[in-house]
Amino acid sequence: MSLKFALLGFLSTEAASGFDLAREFGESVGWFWFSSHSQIYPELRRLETEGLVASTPSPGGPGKQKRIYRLTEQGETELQSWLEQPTEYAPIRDVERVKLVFLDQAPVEVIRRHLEDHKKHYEDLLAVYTQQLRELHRGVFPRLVKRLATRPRNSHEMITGLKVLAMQGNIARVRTEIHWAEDALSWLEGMEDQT
Amino acid sequence: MSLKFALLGFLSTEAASGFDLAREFGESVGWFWFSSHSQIYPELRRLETEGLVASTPSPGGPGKQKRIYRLTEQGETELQSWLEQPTEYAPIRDVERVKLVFLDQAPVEVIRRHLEDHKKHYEDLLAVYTQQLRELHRGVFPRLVKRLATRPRNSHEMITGLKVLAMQGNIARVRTEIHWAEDALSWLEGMEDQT
DNA sequence: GGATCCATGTAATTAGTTACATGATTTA
DNA sequence: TAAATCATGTAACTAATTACATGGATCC
Repeated sequence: MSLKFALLGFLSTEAASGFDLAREFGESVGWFWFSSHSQIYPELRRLETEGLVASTPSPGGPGKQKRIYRLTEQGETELQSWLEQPTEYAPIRDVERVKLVFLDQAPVEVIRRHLEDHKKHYEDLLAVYTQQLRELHRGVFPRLVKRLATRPRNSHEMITGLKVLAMQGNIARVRTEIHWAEDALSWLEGMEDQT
Repeated sequence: MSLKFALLGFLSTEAASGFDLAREFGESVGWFWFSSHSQIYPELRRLETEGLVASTPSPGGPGKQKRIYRLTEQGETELQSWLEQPTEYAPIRDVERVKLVFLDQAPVEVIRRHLEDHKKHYEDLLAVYTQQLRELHRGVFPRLVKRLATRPRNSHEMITGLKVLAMQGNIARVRTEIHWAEDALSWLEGMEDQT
């Protein structure tokens, strides 16, 4: 259900092709919703039949069969009404935690490797998020720039502020994971010494 | 794929019925994997045909058609080999963040309500996790007690330690969310004053 | 005897993954 | 001209949700 609104949200900043969306929803680590092109293309067509988006063939001439999707007024309305509704929190499905609590019969090195992977994973994310926050503050973050360009000046501070908040939240999260993994690793060292 | 191993993991502590599992995977907030009974019952039968679990009708006599599933040796082996493999991190799908970054055209009260809901949500979780951590430390957490009872004494510290770690991690996470929401709310207050 | 909980199931649908497939355009 | 990138699609499958359905046991 949320892919729909993630797409509408993205298109509320600027029109884009399925390929653009698939790139942003797929490769880019700094984005908040992952999806693959095989899900995005059919969904866009579905949204078009619903009247929430409209598409035009790319102005690149023939040969290029690229389609550009833009939000319709109806899509804008539907997006706004979804945004206002309270969020339903996704049920917890945490593979790492499941592994951790049942790893108690495994060799200590295995546990350590898991914790080190955990730390590494979030350190990599931290680097990405930190870079993006820097770009937001400098006003060179591409999607921020585009959104500011299409919105009234008196909403610019809010637009920037919310994106900064979101990114700060991500940074706080990954820092928490890194610190936790470090604490866990030093606890584990103590466990080994006992053997 | 992970439901399979969440079930095997759970059954590695003690045999249980589909109903027990559905209760633990459904209602209980403190658990790491959510699933509904309509997914669990068929999955258990599938695992039985795979030979990873075995079931016996409950010893409650006839009338009660309750089936108790226990892990087989093959299931134990498969679980351990899964536990050792590096975790593949789930792709990010974060509805709250998607909402937040597109809420910039909505009234400030709407944004505030979202942030307050966020804070409330994680405060409720914090209460649950804190209580569970207390029970772990006191040695009265039911699933810890059961697991300790079936494992050699020299692994007791590891069993307890890992569960404590997992719970501390959850607590750290929710605290991060609460602090973030508080910071966001006070930033938002400043925004309102400007109007 | 009615409500609540225990206990297990199926059917229909939506969401998401993985793999296969095709062809145009750009770059080296 | 070969490789990489742009661009869009389908098919098969697995995972998860939602709703419907049934009946026994226990409690009041």
